[in-house]
Amino acid sequence: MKVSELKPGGLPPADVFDRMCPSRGVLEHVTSRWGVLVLGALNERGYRFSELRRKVTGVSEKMLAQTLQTLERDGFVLREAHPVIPPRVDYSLTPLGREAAELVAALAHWSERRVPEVEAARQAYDGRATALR
Amino acid sequence: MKVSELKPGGLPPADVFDRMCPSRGVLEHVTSRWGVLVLGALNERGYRFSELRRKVTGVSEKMLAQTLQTLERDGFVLREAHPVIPPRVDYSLTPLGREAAELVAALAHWSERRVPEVEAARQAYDGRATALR
DNA sequence: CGGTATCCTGAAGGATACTG
DNA sequence: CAGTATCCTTCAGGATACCG
Repeated sequence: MKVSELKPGGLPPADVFDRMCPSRGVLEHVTSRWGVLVLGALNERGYRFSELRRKVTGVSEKMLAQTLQTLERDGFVLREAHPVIPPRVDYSLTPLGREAAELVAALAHWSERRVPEVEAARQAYDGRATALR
Repeated sequence: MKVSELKPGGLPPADVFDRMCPSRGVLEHVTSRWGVLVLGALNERGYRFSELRRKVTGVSEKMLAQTLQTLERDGFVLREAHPVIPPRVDYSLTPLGREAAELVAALAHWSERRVPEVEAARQAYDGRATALR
């Protein structure tokens, strides 16, 4: 028996590999298709809605709005709506969001750097698969 | 005009925010729903197929096989099939895959640690939304 | 054991139109 | 400008069956 189980105040250890653990959902939000890119962009600087839309190419208005809402609800993104005409809404990272964004940005930059290696691996794999037929 | 554009041998800079950039696809593979968890698991140690299936709860055989194939083709995962009866296949990380897995694992552990903060943020958000109605 | 093949459904997500 | 609402499509992914 573990010591932690004897502590009445201790939380159960989180485990992303457990499908019922809430940490799984947190991880899925920050690694979601558009969530990764929004966090990565906001890690550079604050953005307005339409700026983000142009920066993260391929995202629809609907998915961008939905992604921002999810990230705001999780406490990662700060939404500041200015009551001016035309409307203006600024998005930025909270301290919690910055932690996630730094890790996500590291992954994004790594992906950018390793494209040649990945493409070489794919060619090798496909060549081998073809040779077997 | 940038200096890099003047170098004949220079590759175009990769940009995950550009929907046409191959780095976008690389990032999507490593941050895919099951890809994250498989990389995270393999970062701890090598696993057999059925071991992974039990470790990563909620994944179907189909998705696990598909995810492993994608990661193998990208050069992240090494697949070793042993010709014994019953069959035995070991999965582990390549040096390239380990780089990705370290970054992914950092994100996974962060998610596990920050569950309380995220849940508090959600409660605050939902409470505010309800108060506005 | 470690898959592949087939079928099928639900949810993600795109297109379009509309609004404060 | 910054969304929301609606409709519609695509496809990730689950269930099942079968195979080396």
